[in-house]
Amino acid sequence: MGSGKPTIDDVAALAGVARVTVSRVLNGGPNVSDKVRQAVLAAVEKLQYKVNVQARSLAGGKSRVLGLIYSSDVETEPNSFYYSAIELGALRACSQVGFQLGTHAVNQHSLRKADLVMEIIRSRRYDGLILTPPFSDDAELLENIKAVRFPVVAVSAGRPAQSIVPSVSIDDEAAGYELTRHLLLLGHRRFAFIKGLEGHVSAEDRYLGFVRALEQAGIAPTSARVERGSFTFRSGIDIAARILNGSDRPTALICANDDMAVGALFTAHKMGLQLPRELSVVGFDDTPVSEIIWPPLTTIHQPLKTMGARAAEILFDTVSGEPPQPAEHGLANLVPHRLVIRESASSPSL
Amino acid sequence: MGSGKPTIDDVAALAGVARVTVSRVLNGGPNVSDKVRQAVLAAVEKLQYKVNVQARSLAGGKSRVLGLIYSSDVETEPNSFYYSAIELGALRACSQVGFQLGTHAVNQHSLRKADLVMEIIRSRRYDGLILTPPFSDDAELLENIKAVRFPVVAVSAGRPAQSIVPSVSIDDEAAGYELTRHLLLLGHRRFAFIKGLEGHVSAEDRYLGFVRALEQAGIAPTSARVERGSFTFRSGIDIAARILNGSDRPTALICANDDMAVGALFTAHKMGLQLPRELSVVGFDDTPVSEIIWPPLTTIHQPLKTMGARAAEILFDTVSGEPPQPAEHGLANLVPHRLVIRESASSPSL
DNA sequence: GACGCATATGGAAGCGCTTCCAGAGCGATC
DNA sequence: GATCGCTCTGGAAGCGCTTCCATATGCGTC
Repeated sequence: MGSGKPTIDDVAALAGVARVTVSRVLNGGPNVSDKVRQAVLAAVEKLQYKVNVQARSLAGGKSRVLGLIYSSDVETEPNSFYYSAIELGALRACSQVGFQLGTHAVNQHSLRKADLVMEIIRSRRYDGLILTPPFSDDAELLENIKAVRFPVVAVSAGRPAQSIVPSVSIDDEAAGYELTRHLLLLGHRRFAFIKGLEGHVSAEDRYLGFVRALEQAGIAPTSARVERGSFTFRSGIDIAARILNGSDRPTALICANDDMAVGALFTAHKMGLQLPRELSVVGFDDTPVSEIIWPPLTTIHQPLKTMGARAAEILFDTVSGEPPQPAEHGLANLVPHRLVIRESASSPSL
Repeated sequence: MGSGKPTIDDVAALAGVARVTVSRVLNGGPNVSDKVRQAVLAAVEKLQYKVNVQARSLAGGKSRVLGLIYSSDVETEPNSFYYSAIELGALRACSQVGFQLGTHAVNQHSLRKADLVMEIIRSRRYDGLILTPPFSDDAELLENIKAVRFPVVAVSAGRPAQSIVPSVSIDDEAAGYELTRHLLLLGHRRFAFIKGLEGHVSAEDRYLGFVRALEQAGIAPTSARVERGSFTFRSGIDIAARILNGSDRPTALICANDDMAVGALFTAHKMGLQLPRELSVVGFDDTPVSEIIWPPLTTIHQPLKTMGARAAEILFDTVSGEPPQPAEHGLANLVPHRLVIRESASSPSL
């Protein structure tokens, strides 16, 4: 001692207590008299002591690190805001309680993607894992994780996944319904819908809400042109071109996420359409681009940061041995979404 | 053994060698016969053994974790792509060599921001730190870090910072020159320039390049309207409004980053200007928005991912005790930038 | 006054790995 | 054939912490 970083023993010596006692104070353990606690704290302060996290991890059997799994895909990278926001939220929650966050990009097209995730779990680096789409919708993977009793929470998972592991999401069906309703009230009758990649159940739920709104308004859902994109800006451009060049052009176009909506806007601009008079376009997510674009995008705001934070918090509880969520029910944490009305949707020109 | 995760001792036992030998094989140590190496590897494979990283960290005195410091500022958050890209690059480099990456958002307006960074260093959680602007330009902080001999690399640091610690950046002055040159060749003569926040030296260098190009073309730099923004979309909107509403409107507007350029585009749209005929706007960074926006933005591409990866690699070398960069000189790693010509800049209407 | 039962403190044993140092084997050198 | 120096291998110590268990003290109960 003396030289190098101070250790717990230095603190114990200075405070005149045993090492265990220092440990107890540091970890908020019970049965420590106030006098001793003060002495220890004073010693910690004086020595500028910092626990050695690796030693703590080794001894305690917990790493105090959470992992975030997201899909790495060159294609979707512009879409990265979606993941960044979740990450930022989780990161903040983590640093508040002294946890770290490790992020892992996993290629979703890899045949071994589920194995890769299981390997991350086996590495024992993390106390818990936050899964984002499409991993959060992979029922088989989820079951595997559940089988080894590893703490996990699925973000934006669809209904089926929600019944397997704890999750945090918005009510995508309701959001899709509200968005469509808004368009309906604006006077639209001819719709087109660009879905996202298959397997993203929550995005699919948005379509379900769309269908419900249409039916309720007495419009046959089959009258709407429905295509499937890949969540990317480019796919939005291409599909919008197909849709808008066709006969009987719709007056309103709903996209399963903002990036595709922005792509659609791009195509519309290229075609020289007057926006939003000749075409209303709406998106989903409320990523930063939506208010930057011209015209600013009407969309559904998803509180991604909050969702990331909630996910981390659920994990903290699980890790520290809290009673697992009140069974079946509390398993799915719903956070509120919000319809954000901007200028990309208006009444159709008659 | 038997139950629980296999440890290095289990592997040693199965391979019929000592624990040290296994350690040597795992870490690529010297002096291991081929026969023994094979036996160990086979045992590792059979047992599905994974090293326990916390034990390794504790014993080895190295955490094998790199830290990335970025500025958290509610204002600049839409700008987060800039940081995300650097992070992604660093992350990939890290996972290739079995390192982890921890990210830390530090409020740049906090009075204790330098202290906060020093505290992160003292936590001993990281083997090295990657600093992004504006931290990478904080000479005092850099000197402090250098004084405790902690491995660090500054990303996008300005000239002064580059002489203190290893850094990776593009040649911002040259980039600013090229961009201006492009506009000049297009026929522009009346310019405006929106700078970024003070203290971001590299962004300031872009302006210096602009001045040099103007002088070379025989145009007085003082003839250009110069304002200072804060890198945000909103500041781009506001400042562009001031500039474009003034008399003697410029035909070309150069912005120190893409977000402000996009803001300027937004204002121009609002004013009903024909783009790019009536106004050319160029940005800097080539973030994803620049190709999404209408009209697509002419800008300077910064290889952010590469820069993040390079930064991590420099740290790997430093951490594993490689000879520190060949003195003064190699300290600054320059990576190539690229002028990306899209449609937001054209010849001015005469 | 002996007993029980909380509350407070400490001793010792490890967590799973790496590093330091010692030793064994063996061909080359004089 | 003794000495050197090389390559390969292992024993032991210990990184800095937490956990388990034992012990000491105080106080109410019969």
